[in-house]
This record gives sequence, structure tokens and C-alpha cells, in this order.
Amino acid sequence: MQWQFSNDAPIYTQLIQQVKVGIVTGAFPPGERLPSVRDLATEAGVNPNTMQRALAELERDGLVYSQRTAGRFVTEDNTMINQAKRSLAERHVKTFLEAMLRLGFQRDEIITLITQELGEEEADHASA
Amino acid sequence: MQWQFSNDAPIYTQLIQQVKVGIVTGAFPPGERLPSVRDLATEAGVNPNTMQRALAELERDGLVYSQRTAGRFVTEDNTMINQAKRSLAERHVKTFLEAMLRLGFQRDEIITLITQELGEEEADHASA
DNA sequence: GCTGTTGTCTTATGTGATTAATACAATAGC
DNA sequence: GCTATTGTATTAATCACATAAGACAACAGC
Repeated sequence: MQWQFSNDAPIYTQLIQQVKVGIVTGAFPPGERLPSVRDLATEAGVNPNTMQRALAELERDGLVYSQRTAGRFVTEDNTMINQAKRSLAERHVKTFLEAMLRLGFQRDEIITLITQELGEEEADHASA
Repeated sequence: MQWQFSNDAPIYTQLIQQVKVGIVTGAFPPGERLPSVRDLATEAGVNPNTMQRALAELERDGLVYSQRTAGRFVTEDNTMINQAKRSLAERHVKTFLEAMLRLGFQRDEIITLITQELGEEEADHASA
């Protein structure tokens, strides 16, 4: 798990996002025990309280659950995880398109920019 | 000019973004005088100091300039404005694609999602 | 049963963002 | 020239975020 933060948003919200991404991408598989709050905090380089806050919020979403002293676990509900993934993707798509349309870009221009950038990334990977 | 803020980022950074968008979209045309700091602040529902901070930063970017007591004006440099627009777009595209690829979506899946969403928006507009 | 680890809670402190309330010099407009 | 408006600066107060340090009950594992 790679942890990195920007300074244009609260750390605890970024923690929520990154753990969530870790879950939907399988870095934290369904049913698997997460490292303890303290360990995760150390790993991410944040205060245990901050990590606790993020995990508590993920628990409210149902993506993880805690067993008093045994630790914290990723949900076994694959449907919920897929739902979370689809939800994340949809929000990204909507946010992106809203921003681009607001800037005045036409639909075909957006498609063009996307395919261009995808091509470049592919080229980058090939040359790397 | 529509002002709205989320609580997951400092207001002054959101102000910077929104004024910048206003400039590149022509809501604030090149060379035009902006409302005073106080008026803009009132309009946006924020403190004048916060608006001042945002405008000062836009001034460092060169998108606006201030004349002591006459007010603040949008740059007449269309090249700079177009450059800002392209820069904003590129950042949106990159951020979006990074997020989607990290979630594990394939290139063609991304294209599909985009075109789907664009189709729905078109339908929305048509029905409205 | 003991012990260490777990999630959880509490209190205190520091920092940055934001608001609030002014104040000032410069000057456009009359 | 006067005056109101302008950008700009200063100081203080408030709030959320983040850290720090420590405490507690519960219980898994021995």
C-alpha cells in the first residue's frame, strides 16, 4: 500500500479515499484483516487518531467492520465492494465531464483529448 | 457568476479555481473590470480577506492585474487565457485518467463510460 | 487465568483557514 | 480640491484539522 497526500484536502478524507481504493482494487481483499489502527497509522505516517477517524467513516459505509479486540476486517460482501467501485468511477466521470463542459469543450473534443492522453500513456509504458 | 463551495478544500483555493474558470469561459471577458474585492466577497458569501487572498494569487499568475484605486482587471492577453484553459483541461484529463486506471478500468471501458455519460447528458438537455 | 494487543475515548496543544473589524494611502470622479 | 471607492495591510478571535500522550475495557492467544 502506497500512501501519499496532497495539502489541498484534509488528510483524513484522503485516507478514506486511499483505503477505499485499496479495497475496491483488491489490495485489501474481501474478508482480510487490516493492520491495526496503530500499524496503519505508522505505515501511512499519520497520527493514529487520524487513521482511526478515517476507518470509522469507512465502517459507517459498511466497507469494513471491527471486532473489538481481534482487529478490523474488510467486508466479505463482494456486491458492496463492486458497488463502491462503480460509485467511485461514476463520480469521477461526472466530475470530469462537468468540469470539461463548463470549460466550454465540445463532446468530441473531450473524447479526442482522452484518447490522445491514453495513447501517450500507452507509449510511455511501452518505452519504459 | 455562480458561487458554490465544498467543504473538502480551502475556500480560497476554490475561489481561485472558480474565478479562473470565469475568465477562461468568458464570464469575465479580457480587459474587463472585475467587481471590487468587497463586492465579489459579498456576492460569493465569503470574507473580503479570503477573496483578496484568492485574487492576489490570480494576480501572481498574471490572469488579472490591479490598478491601485481604479479596480482590478482581467488580462487582455488572449494567449495567456487560452494557455490557462488548455492547462486546466489537461490537468482534469490527467487526474481523471489516473484515478480510473488506478481503479483498474481498461482504456476502452473508460471510453465507453465517457460516451455513455455524454449520451445521457445530451438526453437530459433534450428533455429539459 | 495472564498478558499483550485490539478498538476506542479523552484531554491538551499547535497550526492554518476563515472571519471579523479596522485602518491606511492612492486616486478616479465629481 | 473633496470625497467616496479602491486595493492593501494589520490584528484578533474562532474553528477544524492534526498531532501528542495517555487511558480504558474487551478479548484472543498463550
